[in-house]
Amino acid sequence: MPRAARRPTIVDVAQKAGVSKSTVSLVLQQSPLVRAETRTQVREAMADLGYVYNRAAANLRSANAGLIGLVINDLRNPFFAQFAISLQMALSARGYAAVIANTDEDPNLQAQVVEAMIEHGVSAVILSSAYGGDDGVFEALNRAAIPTMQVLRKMAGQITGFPFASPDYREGGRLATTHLLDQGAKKIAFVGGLEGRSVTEERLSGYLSVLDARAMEPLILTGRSSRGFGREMARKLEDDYPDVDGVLCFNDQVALGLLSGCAEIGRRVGTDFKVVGFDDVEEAAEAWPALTSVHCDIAGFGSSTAETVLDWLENGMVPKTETRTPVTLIVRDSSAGTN
Amino acid sequence: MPRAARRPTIVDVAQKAGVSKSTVSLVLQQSPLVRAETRTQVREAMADLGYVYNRAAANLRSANAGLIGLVINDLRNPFFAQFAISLQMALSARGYAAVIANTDEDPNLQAQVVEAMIEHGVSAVILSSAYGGDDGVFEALNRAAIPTMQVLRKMAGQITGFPFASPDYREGGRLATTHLLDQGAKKIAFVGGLEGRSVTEERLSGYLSVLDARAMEPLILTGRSSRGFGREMARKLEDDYPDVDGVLCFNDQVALGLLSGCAEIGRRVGTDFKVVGFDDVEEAAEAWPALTSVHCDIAGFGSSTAETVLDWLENGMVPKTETRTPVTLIVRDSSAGTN
DNA sequence: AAATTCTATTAGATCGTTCCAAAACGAGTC
DNA sequence: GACTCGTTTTGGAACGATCTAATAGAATTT
Repeated sequence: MPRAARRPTIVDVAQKAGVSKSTVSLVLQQSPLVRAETRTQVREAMADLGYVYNRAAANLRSANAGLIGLVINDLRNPFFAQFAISLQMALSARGYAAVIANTDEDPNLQAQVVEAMIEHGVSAVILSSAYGGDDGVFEALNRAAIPTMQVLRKMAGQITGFPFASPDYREGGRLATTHLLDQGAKKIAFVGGLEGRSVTEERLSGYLSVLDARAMEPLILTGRSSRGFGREMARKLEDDYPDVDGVLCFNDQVALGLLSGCAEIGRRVGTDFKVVGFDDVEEAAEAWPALTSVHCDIAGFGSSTAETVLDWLENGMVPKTETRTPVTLIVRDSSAGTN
Repeated sequence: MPRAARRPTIVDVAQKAGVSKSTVSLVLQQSPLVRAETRTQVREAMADLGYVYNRAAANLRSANAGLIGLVINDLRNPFFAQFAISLQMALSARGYAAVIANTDEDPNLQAQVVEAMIEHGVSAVILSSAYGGDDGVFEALNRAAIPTMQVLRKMAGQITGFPFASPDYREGGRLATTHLLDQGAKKIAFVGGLEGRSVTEERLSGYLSVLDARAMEPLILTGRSSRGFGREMARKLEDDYPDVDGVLCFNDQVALGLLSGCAEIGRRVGTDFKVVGFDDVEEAAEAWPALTSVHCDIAGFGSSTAETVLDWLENGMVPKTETRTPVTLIVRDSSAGTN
């Protein structure tokens, strides 16, 4: 009986093309050493046999597995999802595959998936870390000598000097607050976000710096960063803080929740009560009223992160310790409604 | 000078534990052949040396790489994203890692990423295919003898008999339409979705079967499946089809767009004009008014898909040719507003 | 005491690549 | 004809695990 057809190997290709396996290997690596004529012969043999490269074997001998690990604290959040997707696609375009894992903000799960990635021989890891937990993950990555890039969130205990990159949240907070003032807001609140986390603190610090400069009193209503929280705050603001006429939300989830909360209680947004979000998720433009938001170009950030990491791997270009990418404010009806 | 510390291998572990490398290998594979005492010795040696398993090496010899490929046509869509995430986490829980790729509905990109996954030696592929393109992807997977599961979307030209699974869209269409009738709707429209695609056709067919049974005239307004399309349709329905008092939307994106469109033109939703969505994305519950939607339990579907595939791999349990998982209707204010 | 069974361990081949050092080749130079 | 030289090509040793068949030792049966 016919045994299952074995996958062809470079030896089979070599035989068919009438060269040695070493030559085939050189062709695979696009080495300039091979004569053009030989190269095409080998390529034809590959096509004829339906040869597929076996990366596991290659990886055993050489370092580069062509696999990049991507660890994200909350992939359900469209902001992170968008980042992950554009990063993955950029990697793909340069011939790398991405192992992606969601940690759901759980440091133990994070330790586990990073361990798995190291086992799989990823060439680099891009990490938007869960808060909490020890530095075990960083130590493991360090021990395995795996280039690691921290993104979006800066960890407090970060002992190892892994490079970090994120959009310039602080500047975003400044832009948004300044805009609200320019639109005539007299009392501006900051709503949402979990206290003590780098992202919240940075956005908040931009907000505070602007108010400080004008000697205005801040109003900080941190808590969660969900749509539901935003919705709750709509009522709370109307009831407890009627003088607030401008709101900078921690992110678009909160802002969108706030918008629907306002719709619910019949409060008009855009003129007497202005709302600005953060992240500019796709939905912001389509909300009603359309949401003004700090655009972080997270898709661009994702692909540039991919480039940075691959340049590190392939060309030894070590990234800067800290990179902040520029943000812009997209003004829409929620803060500049037609009067 | 001290050369970079080489990663310890099973040989190092064996030496330290005073056994042969074969024994260490058996321990790694949790073989019951090893004496308990020996096992703990080996485990200790591993811990001492900081040994990490090298899957590339293992994969070279044995088949199972512990890697599963996940190919999704549109990861930006929260429905698919949710699916991918829960699938990945279920895989993770069973010790597998996921290589995830977004194809952006591009058949060529899809062919490319599947090729890359085969190179990486994935043990199985889960595919929500892009429409269009030839069957090359299926042929490649077939040739490489990689167990492949099609999900969520059924391809027309599917030559190879790969198993398929999705929520029971047709039943969902029936449930939603019946509910609208029960709520007193007299004229029900189906809005959104791209014609000719399996998902649209199935949802539509559930809708049509219910109307047919009562000899009612359908009104089908297919087009796109975006929020923007839903918003456009709010105006169109009011202007051109004023008698329509119930709408079944292709998905929640369309429904949510329709809701904001209605908010914009000041049309009340929930009593005289009832709207039902499809997919029950997280946001549906938090929209205003809260959106009635067909709940597909996509998270549950993701993890059960993971289980199915791993049972196939590990225990040889070949999945059924076609599986449809049950759906339920979640009734909220958009179709049952308090009068 | 020899033969049999069972348990626990092991040596050595093997997987499909890459890498190194060496070799083959042709062309030009002495 | 022997030599250097640059360009191509090649054999064979890695890489780090798994797998098969063999083996040593203890327990049981004959």
